[in-house]
Amino acid sequence: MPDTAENQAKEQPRRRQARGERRIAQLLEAAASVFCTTGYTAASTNAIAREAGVSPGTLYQFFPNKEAIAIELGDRLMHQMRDAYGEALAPVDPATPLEEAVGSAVDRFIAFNCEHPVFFALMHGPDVPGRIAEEHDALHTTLLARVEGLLSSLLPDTSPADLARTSRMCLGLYKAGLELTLGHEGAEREAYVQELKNVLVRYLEPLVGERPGREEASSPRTP
Amino acid sequence: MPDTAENQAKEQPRRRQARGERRIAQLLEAAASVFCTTGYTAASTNAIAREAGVSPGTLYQFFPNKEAIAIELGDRLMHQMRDAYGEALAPVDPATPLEEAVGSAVDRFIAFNCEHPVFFALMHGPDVPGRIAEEHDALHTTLLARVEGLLSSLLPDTSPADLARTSRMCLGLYKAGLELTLGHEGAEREAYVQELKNVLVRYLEPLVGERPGREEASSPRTP
Amino acid sequence: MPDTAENQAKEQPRRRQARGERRIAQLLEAAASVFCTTGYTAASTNAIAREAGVSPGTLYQFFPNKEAIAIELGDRLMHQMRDAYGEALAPVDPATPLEEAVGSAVDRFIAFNCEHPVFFALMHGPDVPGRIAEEHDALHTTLLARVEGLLSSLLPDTSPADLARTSRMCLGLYKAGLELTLGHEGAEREAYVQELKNVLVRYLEPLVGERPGREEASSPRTP
Amino acid sequence: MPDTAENQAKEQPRRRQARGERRIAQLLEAAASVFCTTGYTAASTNAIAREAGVSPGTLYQFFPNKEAIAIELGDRLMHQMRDAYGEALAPVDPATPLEEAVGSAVDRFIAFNCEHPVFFALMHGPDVPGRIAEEHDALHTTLLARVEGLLSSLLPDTSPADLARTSRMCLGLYKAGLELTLGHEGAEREAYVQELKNVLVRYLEPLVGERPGREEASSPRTP
DNA sequence: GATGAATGAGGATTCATTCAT
DNA sequence: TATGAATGAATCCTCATTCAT
Repeated sequence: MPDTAENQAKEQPRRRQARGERRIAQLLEAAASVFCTTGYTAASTNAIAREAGVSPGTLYQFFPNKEAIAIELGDRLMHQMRDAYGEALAPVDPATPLEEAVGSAVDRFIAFNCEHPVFFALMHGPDVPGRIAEEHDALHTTLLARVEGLLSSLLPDTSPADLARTSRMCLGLYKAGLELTLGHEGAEREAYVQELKNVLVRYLEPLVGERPGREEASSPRTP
Repeated sequence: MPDTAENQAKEQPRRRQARGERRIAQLLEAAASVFCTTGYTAASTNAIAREAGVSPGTLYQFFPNKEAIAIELGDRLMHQMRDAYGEALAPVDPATPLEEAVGSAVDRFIAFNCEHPVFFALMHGPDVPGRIAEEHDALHTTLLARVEGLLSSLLPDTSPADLARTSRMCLGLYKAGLELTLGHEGAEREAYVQELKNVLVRYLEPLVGERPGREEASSPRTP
Repeated sequence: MPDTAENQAKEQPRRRQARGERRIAQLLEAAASVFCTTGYTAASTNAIAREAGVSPGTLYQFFPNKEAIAIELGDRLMHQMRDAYGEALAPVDPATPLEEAVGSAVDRFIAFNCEHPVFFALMHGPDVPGRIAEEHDALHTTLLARVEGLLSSLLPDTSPADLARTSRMCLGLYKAGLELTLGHEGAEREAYVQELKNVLVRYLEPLVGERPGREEASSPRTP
Repeated sequence: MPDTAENQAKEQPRRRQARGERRIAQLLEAAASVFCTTGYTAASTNAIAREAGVSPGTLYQFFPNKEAIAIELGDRLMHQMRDAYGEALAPVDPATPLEEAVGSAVDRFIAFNCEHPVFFALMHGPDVPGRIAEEHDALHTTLLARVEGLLSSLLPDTSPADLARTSRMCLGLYKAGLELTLGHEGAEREAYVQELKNVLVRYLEPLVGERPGREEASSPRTP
């Protein structure tokens, strides 16, 4: 059967990588753990390797440097987010009530972050706070793009400049709310989630144009 | 002559304190500069000493460690803020329109941060993001108390728990807006300031109880 | 059929050797390239393997260590030199005019080095400069032997000790001139070649005994 | 007495440096030793610190990196050379017989190198052999300038380009001879020194124009 | 007080080499 | 054979902190 041969031929190059892939997963897991406990800046590659149970050299066989680990981790998290939560932060039917759209997005986003606390650690990134380095921060860029996509479906009449600004603002609010949420547990955590929703809904409400069944949003905003 | 002795005894420490105060101011200024450029974690005490034009040993004669520098810097900034802006974040006459109260607080807060960019660097602090270490972060605690004071004057009917939560949320929103504001310049910066005000006003509006000339805030909030 | 068995037995190793030879050539070529760019000490076996397009493990299947690569490379270069330039540094008819002998040897030697820049890199070798490790440096030893051979044909009356010394000296002068030559281009390079010839001829001239048809040092040279 | 006060005032800043100066000397000595045994490239800063009996951090308090150590060492050696041997490689009275000028320069140069074997190690420098990096190699540059100065006094009629080329060539020959000399001892070493002189004298002899009281190349030399 | 030398563990990263597949 | 993963000591260099002067 040619199947066998082909499979072997196909799997051969991957079998080698199988160990490698496992190691990469291991290393990323370890990195996630270390980033969470010490933060990105203070995390050391040696600590990550130790946590993964491998030698420092092994780490560098798969990642050229610390930043690359963070980037790869961010990438995987974005993909996992898409895989697991599908439409979180995805554009929605413009007719969706704002509360619903925001509530759903926040819930999914929060849920994901609770499962993957690194996400939050990574969002603060390797950069000097205050000098926002969006260019180098793929995670931030991707998130921002998603938020823009979502908002552009909700606020179709907004100018690109305003949309960009509003998106950044929403992402910032998201992060702020997330930080508070992660800092609490149980009922209090739930309460913060609700507050975050309130913040976003109330912020965006006046921006959604006149839509059928809507008569708020009467205040003309001049930024 | 007891006078001489007393005077010496009194003046010596004063002179020393005077010199010491100058040194401390020098060091804190240098620290502010270094924190701004490299961030707290990456800032090195040696760099601070160098920037201050003194030896590392001298630095440690006034501060027991790096964290103490940040703490003292934060303290002084809080005092400067009070001195310079007086009522920023101070309680207001409950009759003040919300837009005015928020607008004024935000403007002052932003202005202060633009003049003292360290403030922002310190707010991110030495701590692991995500694990909010409020106890160790005097700056955060103080700010929070101020915000609570301000909000309690605006929302007199709110329960302490809700007040605390809302305050934290507002402070978080503040920080998020500040980060965006500092990240832009000119007209765009102004636009972000306005957005931040919008966010806060719209968030708080429904929370201010029925006040003369106000009939929003009818939605009963149950967090 | 014994034929088959024998053929297999014979051909297998041949095929393997053939493949092996190709690999070795590949690796040596890569090593030459890396040695030239980074020097021997700084060259890494991993870099050589990468340059050769093979894995590090493969490299170590053919060479026990880094030094062995350099040695083999040196050997091959010596053979190539012999193959390509035949009589460069080979003994000559004692009646050959000194200028001719030296000029020819230098020209060939320089030409070879320009075509094979590794040669020069290898001549500096893995050893600490100043502590000449002739034993370990096959290249040096071989070159020296050749030079001695050439000189012994030119200076037949010289004692072995003097011959050895003069040979080493000539080889040293060769290397020094080569370094300068390789460090320049075009007309300047040519000028250095001429200078090197001058140096050697003038150095050796008084050593060649009175020979028929020679009335030495009469030719005025203008470098 | 103001003397005392002044002296104190003057010595105070130096007293601090006294330890430092001692350390620097210690470190340079250690570096010299390590460079000699392992060569510049293979020498490690940790090894130098260990040899000096201090911690790696101490080394970096005085030198920013390995290259700086080599540079400072080279500088000091040049100065020591000038101090100790005064006119070695210094311009001479044009009437000086060539043999004398060259002989003296070589003798002093060799003597200095025997006392300071690092000198030789440094002359090979941090660079890839074959790509002569004269710019970064202060030692080489300085030496070259000296040789040019000496030669310009001996060959006053030579064009600058020729002078530069001849100087480089002489320096190269020097180095080559030095390597051989250092590689031998006793009588053999002396023999190499003589050979080096022969090389240089014979190379330069035809270049010195007709000078009063000279009927060149008539002296039979026996190496 | 002030200085600057001293520390030494720890940072990221590399590399010759070995080993399992 | 060939691969690429694995190693771990070694590389240069930094830093918070202490100590002798």
